[in-house]
Amino acid sequence: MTARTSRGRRPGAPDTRAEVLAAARASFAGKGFRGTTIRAVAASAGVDPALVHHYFGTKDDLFLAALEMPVDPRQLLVPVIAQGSDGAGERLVRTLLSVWDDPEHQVRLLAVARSVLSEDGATLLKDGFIPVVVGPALAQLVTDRPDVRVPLVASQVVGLIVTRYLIALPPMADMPAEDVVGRVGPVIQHYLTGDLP
Amino acid sequence: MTARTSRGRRPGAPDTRAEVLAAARASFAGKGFRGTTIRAVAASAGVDPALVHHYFGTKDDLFLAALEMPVDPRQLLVPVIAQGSDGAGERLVRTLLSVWDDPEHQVRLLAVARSVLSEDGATLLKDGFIPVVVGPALAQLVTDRPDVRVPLVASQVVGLIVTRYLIALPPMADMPAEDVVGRVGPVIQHYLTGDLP
DNA sequence: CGCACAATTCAACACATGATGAAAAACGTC
DNA sequence: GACGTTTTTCATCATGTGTTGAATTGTGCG
Repeated sequence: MTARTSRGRRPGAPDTRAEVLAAARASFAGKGFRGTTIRAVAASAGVDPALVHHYFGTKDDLFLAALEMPVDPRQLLVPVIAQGSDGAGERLVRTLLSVWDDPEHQVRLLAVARSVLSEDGATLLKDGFIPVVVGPALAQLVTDRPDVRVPLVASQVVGLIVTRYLIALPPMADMPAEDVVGRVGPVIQHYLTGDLP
Repeated sequence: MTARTSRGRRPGAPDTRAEVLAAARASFAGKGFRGTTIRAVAASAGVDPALVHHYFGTKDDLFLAALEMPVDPRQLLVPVIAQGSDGAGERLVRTLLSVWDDPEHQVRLLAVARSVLSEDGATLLKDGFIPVVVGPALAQLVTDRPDVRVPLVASQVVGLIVTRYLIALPPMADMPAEDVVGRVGPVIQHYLTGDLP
């Protein structure tokens, strides 16, 4: 939309760097890492591709820069765990939604989610995030058999994220957060503390 | 692995076409559509890239060919529905697993799943598959508010597929099918017929 | 055998992509 | 106002991709 021709520095003090970063976030969130091209990001920011490289070196660097200010999931889980097992399912879903529904976080989380799901970055989730970061925390909420319960929780959480945010399945995507909490929370609670065969 | 040099037709009667197709299936299943290159498929089949095009025209055609012999989900759901709402959750999970655990089906289903999740093919799931194909069928099992219950079922099913097959999360991936049925089935049943706020 | 046909590879094109280095234009400072 | 610095574009390269057409070798049929 921006017709830019002349070479050299632009007049005024436009924060082009921030625009590039925003464009990159949007593209990574929508199309994942492979689906994002430096040229498309540049075009969407109304800028020459070389400028993208000038500000953020390589494409990997740009990806990392787009993910800055991440959420520390362990930090978030602290209050969920502190109140014990009772109602932990609902608290967990509420906490999850509070960060995923925040647009600022959402673009970053979508970017990493897309890339984790599509490419071989699945290892990151499988060998890193779930067992190392989130597993031990959840294990504190669980009565027994954490090795079975934690992945069951993961399956419902992943399904929620995929349907509500990644593919934005209509009734799932625009359901008020508290409705989701009331409907999915009990299932999580069941996986955490209910009877399992 | 196969050192092939000489030009022209190979001696014997090797079914090269089938090998190419198998390589394509594996690659589409593992890396999705974008992540799959004709050259890689050809190399994996020990064959020149041009041969891939010779047998299956364009890359899109190859993708379609790799997906041949699909499962008709409506067909599969018939017996699940016929027996009524009681125990439908477990039957649904069992049916789902029976097709996804079959290696023959799995490569094809993984290919389409990967591509649906990564690229903008999400529309296919969102506007086509879930509301048109699977939604009306499930609606027959549901006591009330199908517009809420069907997507909830979808969220748990998607989560199951992603964790068990796409990222192969260890305890989820190698859990015996009947264990999954016993653990996830009741949750599906709850989404179908249980109390919802 | 001779000959049509199928199977297979080679060489190459056109294009998109990530990346680089040099040049031009505005800014800030003395 | 001169000058170094920052911001921006241009031109270009190397590489990987999908795709095509010609060339080569084996098979099967008369």
